[in-house]
Amino acid sequence: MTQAEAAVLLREAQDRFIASWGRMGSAWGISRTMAEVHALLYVTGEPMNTDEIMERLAISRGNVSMSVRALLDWGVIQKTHKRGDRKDYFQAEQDVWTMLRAIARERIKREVDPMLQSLEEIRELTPDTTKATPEDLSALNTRLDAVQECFELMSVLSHKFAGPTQGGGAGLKAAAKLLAKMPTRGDGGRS
Amino acid sequence: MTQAEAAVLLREAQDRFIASWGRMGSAWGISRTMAEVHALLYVTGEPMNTDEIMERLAISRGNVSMSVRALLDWGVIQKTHKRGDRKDYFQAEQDVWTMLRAIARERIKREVDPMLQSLEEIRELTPDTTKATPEDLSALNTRLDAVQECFELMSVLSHKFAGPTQGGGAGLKAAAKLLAKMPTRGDGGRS
DNA sequence: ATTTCATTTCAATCTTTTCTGAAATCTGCT
DNA sequence: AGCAGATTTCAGAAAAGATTGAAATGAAAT
Repeated sequence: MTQAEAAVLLREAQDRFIASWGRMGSAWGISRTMAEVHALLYVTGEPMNTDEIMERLAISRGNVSMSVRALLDWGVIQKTHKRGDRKDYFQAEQDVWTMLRAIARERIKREVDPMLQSLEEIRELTPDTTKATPEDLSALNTRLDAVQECFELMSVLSHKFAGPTQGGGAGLKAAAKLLAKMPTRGDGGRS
Repeated sequence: MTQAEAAVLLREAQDRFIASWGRMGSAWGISRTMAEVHALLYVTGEPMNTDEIMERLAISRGNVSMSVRALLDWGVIQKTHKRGDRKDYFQAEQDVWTMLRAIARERIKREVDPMLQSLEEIRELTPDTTKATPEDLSALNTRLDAVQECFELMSVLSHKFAGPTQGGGAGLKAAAKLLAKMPTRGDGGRS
């Protein structure tokens, strides 16, 4: 395989990965472009500057600026610099599990926690302390409680396994592998 | 508390829950309306027909039809009937964990599995069997492998804990609770 | 077979989200 | 301070996605 052939293949493979990652991102409520920028930085592994990203993904300067800002907020890329170059360079976190932890942490913070807060506010509307609570209201509370319990569990899990501290941080991968081996009623442990 | 007061409260609490659920759904790439229909059916617990849903959420007949169809596909609501009534009625799964399992299963099937397939196709593009593989290509393969390993683990977990069979089905809640109690390096088990 | 009511489909429309590009702002250098 | 990039911002444009409503299809009753 010549150098030139390898370069074409590399580019093709990267582009496909970027496209897949972008598609997946948009299915999960992340803008396609933001996911593509992330994929590009992850898959090349190299620090890249704004102009390089613009050119490679054929998007505008403003779009790169906003996407990169969001990725920094999510904590999945870092800003770096090169000697004698005034441009900012961006580099993706290279460990997949660290990356997933960051994503899980952010999503819980932005979506589960606000939902929990709403649930609490709703519960305040419909006190079940009074014995006289009508049937429908208490049935509502039962359902709300079930949802709340479940979301609280998620929030606890995310803090435990995806917390920003290095302490329990490594746990996500370990926990996943543990679960994969955990016996279930269905297969009697033969997985 | 009078009947009338209770009815107002009930309605208010339901509306708030519906709004929250809708907001959360749209953050996760599900249409807001579809999530609201689901929330309505869950929170009331009652089977409802198309006209009732239309009226309560102030949406069109066509929209209800499409949302309900999607929810049936996801497996989070069921179609039922009432004697002497030609209309279809819809009822939400009432167990939160069963509901979550259905959602997890569907999302893995629709988003993780296709990603895995893409990854395999990309790997076929860039064989690393030849010793002569240039540096960049083998670095790419290392990254692709890491992502693939991670997504495969997710897929396995989803089949194990969210599978459609009743066998291991109950496992999701149990697994989550187990994890919540699992000691981590961070807290030495004091959670 | 026909009528009646219910459901589905889909082109047109409306809404929301995303993207662009140029002006404004910032940053480090001389 | 003044200059030369580099970055951010944001109003308007474009694209994507959701919704409607009415016609087509389906399904039970007569």
